[in-house]
Amino acid sequence: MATIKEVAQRAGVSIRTVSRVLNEHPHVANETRERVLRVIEELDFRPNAAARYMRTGQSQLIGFLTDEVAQNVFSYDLIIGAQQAAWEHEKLLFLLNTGNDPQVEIRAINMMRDHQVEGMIYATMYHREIGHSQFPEDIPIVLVNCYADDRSLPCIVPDEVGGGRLATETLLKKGHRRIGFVNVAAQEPAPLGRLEGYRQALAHYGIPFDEALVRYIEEPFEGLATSTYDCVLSLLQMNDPPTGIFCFNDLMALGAYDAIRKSNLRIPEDVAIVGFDNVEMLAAQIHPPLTTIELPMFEMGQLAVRMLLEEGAIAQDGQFVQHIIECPLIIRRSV
Amino acid sequence: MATIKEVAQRAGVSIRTVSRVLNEHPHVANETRERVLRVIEELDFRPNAAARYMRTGQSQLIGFLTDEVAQNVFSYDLIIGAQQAAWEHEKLLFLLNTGNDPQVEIRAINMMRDHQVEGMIYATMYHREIGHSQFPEDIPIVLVNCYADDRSLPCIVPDEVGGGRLATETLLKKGHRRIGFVNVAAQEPAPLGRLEGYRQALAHYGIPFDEALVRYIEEPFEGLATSTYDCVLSLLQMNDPPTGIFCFNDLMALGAYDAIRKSNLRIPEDVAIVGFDNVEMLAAQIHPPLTTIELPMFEMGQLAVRMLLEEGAIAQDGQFVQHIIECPLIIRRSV
DNA sequence: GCAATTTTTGCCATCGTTGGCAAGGCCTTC
DNA sequence: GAAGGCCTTGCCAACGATGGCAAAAATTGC
Repeated sequence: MATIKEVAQRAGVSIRTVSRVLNEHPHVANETRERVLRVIEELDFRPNAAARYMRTGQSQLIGFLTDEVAQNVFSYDLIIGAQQAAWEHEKLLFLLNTGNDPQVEIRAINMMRDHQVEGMIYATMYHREIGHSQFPEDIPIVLVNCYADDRSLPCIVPDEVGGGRLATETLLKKGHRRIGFVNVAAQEPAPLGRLEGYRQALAHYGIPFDEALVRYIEEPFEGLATSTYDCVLSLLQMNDPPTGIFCFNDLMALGAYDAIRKSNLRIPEDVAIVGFDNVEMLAAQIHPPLTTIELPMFEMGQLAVRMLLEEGAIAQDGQFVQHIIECPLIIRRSV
Repeated sequence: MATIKEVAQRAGVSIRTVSRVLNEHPHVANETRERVLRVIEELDFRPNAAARYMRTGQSQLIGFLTDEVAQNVFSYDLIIGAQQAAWEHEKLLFLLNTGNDPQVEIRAINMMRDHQVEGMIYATMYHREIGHSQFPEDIPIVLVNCYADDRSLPCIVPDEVGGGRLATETLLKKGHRRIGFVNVAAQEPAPLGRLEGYRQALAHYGIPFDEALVRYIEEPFEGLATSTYDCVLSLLQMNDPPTGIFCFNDLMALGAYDAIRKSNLRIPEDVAIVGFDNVEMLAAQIHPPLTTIELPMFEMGQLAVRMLLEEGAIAQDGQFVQHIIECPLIIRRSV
């Protein structure tokens, strides 16, 4: 590829002048500028980003680390959201999946440092706590879907409690008073928070919390829909069965659908269902389409990059920012 | 961050010696090497990749362009496959989604050129033909899931015909003789190829091709499952209805499931179903789990990077390589 | 017409690294 | 003890761009 030197020679000016044209400095004669621009076009010249970085110290690069792939559909939205925001800032995004291997993670972070990224985003597939010590101190970091054990890093997490509350309220507003919650058993922010939201919504409507209506699916998550199927079946066989069920996620709602159909009940006439995640491929396609709470991954990805580049990831008072993102209700036809 | 100069000063040697240690040159006294390594550790020094590129011309960077996000689950596997292969070669991957906008595409390619990528991968979400002129000639390119209109670029595409044949054979082997095919209407490699595979399999078993058993869903794909639902319902209401149905993709198989259940038939006892894509979230979770043909996106992503870096993307005889990837059968319980 | 000012341009150092070349030191070997 | 060889090390020039500074050219004011 052509270099600035070749452009200068061909245009009959000095390298410095070409540089001035490139960077839109004032004090370049119109005629000269046009000649240089013509040569740039002719040679299809593009300034070398690495060389430019050498002088300016700006790499225009951002690193995006994810912990694991899993079967996670919304993770893709997260990445694309970040990528799009990076694009808007004319930055390029490195993608690196560590597979949750600490060794890989260390090397990955080092590689990003080698390439002088201006900031890094570390995203986990599930909302969880992580160690903070693994990150270099000289590079801005934003965590997504996770938070540092000592809260020393800025982060973006979904509002699990609000989402759980919204899901439950959606059922309550439709008149349901016996509401089941099929949760997962892990002691983590998502199941814990959504349960808390479920309780808050019930309390707000003056309905006593009934242990028997809350069920926990054990990991591993293989056959998650099937486990939920069994679970919902037993829920429907209670003396006083629920008429509305809040499922921890959309995949589990799929299992609930099967159980309800098996019981010869209709959705939403006999039993209403609310899911969580808004995995379009699932929620919008099953019959009837699933009303669910959206995990706004695209927006979280966008916000992560914007925090890095615009806000500097640090709040005014020196405190690290914790963005808690609202999870909106997506109304379809299962309620 | 520390530079090689600071390391040299602190270790009391010249920069050149530190460089030799970094690059594992011979002819460095053990004692010196150890002293240098100690200082490198102390200062947490890492060589600057941009500066290194300046001398060596090796950027260790690969660009990955995708055309659109869509609701495409397997696209993620493609990206992660490429990322993993890049990692194995100690390269970093730029991810850029163009949203199928030609203007964005041009700028994206330029940005990658600016950053001196050693090669680029261009992946489309659907198997299709693309123009070749948009790509720079001085950078190796590998196409994934698409091919250049003049076949001038190396590419990796799934074996649609083989997949269609395998799907149909799977039903034939189970004794089914009336086999429906719910296809999509587009004139593109995937529907065309899979139909060809369907015909080949029937022909191989000496079964005449029956127009009436092949249906076409029109785009747009919104409510794809629902359209398929109607379509399968009409298929089952024929005088001589099919006992096995091959669906163009897993999402459509979901609609087929609903139609079959609605008709009070059982899967697979009354009607067997084969899908395509192997979207785990769907295929493994619905009831009964779906037998399907896998689109091996992860492998295709890996292969793309390997072609770029290992094979140089050009075949021995100067012809460009076209890798046609076999799509394996994933046996579950719907057949 | 000349000084003062402004515009336009070019020279050179620099960013952090690697590679060519050469020099100095030490060890063989006869 | 001298010559030749290898081991070890350092100096300097590059890579492609930008920025400071100053020189050259053009413009202005009186």
